[in-house]
Amino acid sequence: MRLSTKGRYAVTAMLDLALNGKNGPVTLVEISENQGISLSYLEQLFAALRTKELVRGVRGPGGGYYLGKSADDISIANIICAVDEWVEFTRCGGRQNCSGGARCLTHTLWDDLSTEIFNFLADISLGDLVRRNLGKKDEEEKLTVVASSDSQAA
Amino acid sequence: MRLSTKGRYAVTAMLDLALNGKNGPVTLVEISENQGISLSYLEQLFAALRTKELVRGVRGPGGGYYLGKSADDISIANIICAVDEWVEFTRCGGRQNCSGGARCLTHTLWDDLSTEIFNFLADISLGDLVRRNLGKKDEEEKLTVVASSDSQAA
DNA sequence: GCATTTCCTACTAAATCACTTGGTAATTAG
DNA sequence: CTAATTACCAAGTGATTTAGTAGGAAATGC
Repeated sequence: MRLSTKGRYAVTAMLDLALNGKNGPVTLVEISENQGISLSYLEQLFAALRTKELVRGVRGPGGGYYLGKSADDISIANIICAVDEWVEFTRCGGRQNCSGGARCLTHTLWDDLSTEIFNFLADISLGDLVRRNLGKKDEEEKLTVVASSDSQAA
Repeated sequence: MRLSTKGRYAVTAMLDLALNGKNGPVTLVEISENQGISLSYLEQLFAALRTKELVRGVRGPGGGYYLGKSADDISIANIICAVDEWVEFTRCGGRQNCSGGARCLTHTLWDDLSTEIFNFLADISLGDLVRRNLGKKDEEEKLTVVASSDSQAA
């Protein structure tokens, strides 16, 4: 599992999309302004997200991006893997007994931990995150309302 | 939270240390050979681990590294943070209401998730990993025996 | 004294990050 | 039809990170 800033940008952008995409597509320009990420970098990220069918693009005026599937069917692991490209760490190629025994033992331990981290992130969906926030809607809600009217005005 | 290959090297090396350091210190040369990591890179990683007191070095012949504290008191998050240096993602500096409202809402969501990932890794200790493996000691155990006698010979 | 080992600094090729530039293709509004 | 808007695509770029080299100095055991 790899969790870099690139993955964070992707998760953040997808969260923005999930939050603001309820009525109509969201443009990358909006996400760019909302999240402070450069437009072209977003394009690169969304190119990767699109090939994994996590988002769906609509061209032309009034276009933008939709989520490719339900927010409940998109896990954090899905997003990170889409942009960050899973790298195999253990050089022995998984389960084979490589050079020394201790090496492979450590690798097995790491591999187990790595799987656990992945499963943890695979278990959290975009929908979970959004709902988790809606649960504690107090001062946060006001921000959302201000934000949507604000972004329309700008 | 940041989980790069650098952090993986560190965790792997610390695992090696926990596994092989039960009787006497382990040299970086041994870890280097076991895990296929360059000696100087290990030195850099262990310099960071040492300042966080996760390892303790002993110079001279017969020297090497001990764990800085009990394997149960060293979490995976400890190790990763030591070498990878926690980077704050949200530019708004945490909880302030930055430029737009939607931005900070997304940031809050990400921040919560990030904390959750951290807690997950903070909850797994080196000792846990080692014991977890000792539980299923079948063909793995044979490898350990071969390895320790092997590394002594080399 | 000598070999071993940690400890320390500086340097480097390669990769990655985040972004810029400069487009093309599809779609809508007028 | 034209112009504006938006996704889509490719090449390049400075800054940073990665993983490693090189060349030591300081401590310690034999």
